[in-house]
Amino acid sequence: MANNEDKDQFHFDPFYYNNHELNQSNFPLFRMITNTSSSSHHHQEGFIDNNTTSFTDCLLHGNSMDYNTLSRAFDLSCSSPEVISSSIDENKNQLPSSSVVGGDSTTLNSSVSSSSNEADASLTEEDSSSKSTKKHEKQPKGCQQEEEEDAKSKKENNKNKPKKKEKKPREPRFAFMTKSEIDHLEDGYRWRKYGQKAVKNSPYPRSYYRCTTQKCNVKKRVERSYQDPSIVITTYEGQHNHHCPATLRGSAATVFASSPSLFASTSLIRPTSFPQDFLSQLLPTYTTNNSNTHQPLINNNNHHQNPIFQLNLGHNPHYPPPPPPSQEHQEQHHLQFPHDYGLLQDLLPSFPGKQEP
DNA sequence: CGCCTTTGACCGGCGC
DNA sequence: GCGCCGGTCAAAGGCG
Repeated sequence: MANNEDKDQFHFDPFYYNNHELNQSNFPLFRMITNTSSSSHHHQEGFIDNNTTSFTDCLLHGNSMDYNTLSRAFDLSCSSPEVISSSIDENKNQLPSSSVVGGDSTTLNSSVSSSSNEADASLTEEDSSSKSTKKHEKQPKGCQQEEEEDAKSKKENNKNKPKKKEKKPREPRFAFMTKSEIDHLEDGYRWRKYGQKAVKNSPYPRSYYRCTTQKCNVKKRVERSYQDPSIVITTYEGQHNHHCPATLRGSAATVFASSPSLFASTSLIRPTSFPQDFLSQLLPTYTTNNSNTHQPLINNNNHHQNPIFQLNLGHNPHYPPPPPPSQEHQEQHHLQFPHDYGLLQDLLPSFPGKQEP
């Protein structure tokens, strides 16, 4: 599937990256940060290229680039959905220059994460409508009136639409990798598996999950890296329009619920705190608890108190990066925590460019 | 009984 | 136009 690979390179599919570039580091601006001392890891290379002048470097090394600069660099607007929408296509072209996560290149342990911006969340309705149309075509029986009417109008809409011109929009995607023995990491939300597919060039299947909450069309895909089966790649698509369900056991969200004080520092900025807020707080827990089996995912370093960086290129200023996998099995996980790049400064006081006083 | 997973079929996009 | 592939659907079955 060389063609798809080529295509994905430009679409910046994290899966592609994971599966094919893990050890190669030939993607100039998106590199895997690996743990050279990690016992079980074969990745011995992939540190940030010091010669690379990139967003990454700015993040990692705290170069003088402020948030606005970053925003401009990615042609982002944080206020206008229209701009967001339009910026997506533009950004698509820019994608290869736009994502990296990591910390200090000299001390960071295994961590990879990526984000993929493929569509505007505002187009979600259209997306789902086309799906429902398809659904109803397939299954004419048992449909409720509402839905039928819906389907009707949507069908007509589809008829009037030029099919080829308008590509099916996709939700912003957000991917990250974790080192875990379990595929489906508990993240506080309830998911229903709706499909599983074999992945080409990989012995491991890809699972498709959908948030079970009504009207929440967030999806996620979970697959293992075939290059390193211990790595689970989770890709979130869309944005939760609801709070984390309260039925959490031993999950990060539970920790959140039980220790709201953890949020005290960061939630000042974003009252609607998302898990990455407290993840940065929780990180030490994650990393120290599994010291027997794994190296810490991310080391603290001289530059950042908490060098968890995640770029979300979804271009949705309100797009909450997915909640992190919770740690029912935390001793087995190496976490890569997602962050909206636009939220980096908000979420992480230690984020370079927003120096904590 | 409700919720979930499994799994084969189907669909659309894309490259050739 | 054809075939490949990713993504989704939905029936069937399992489980608590």
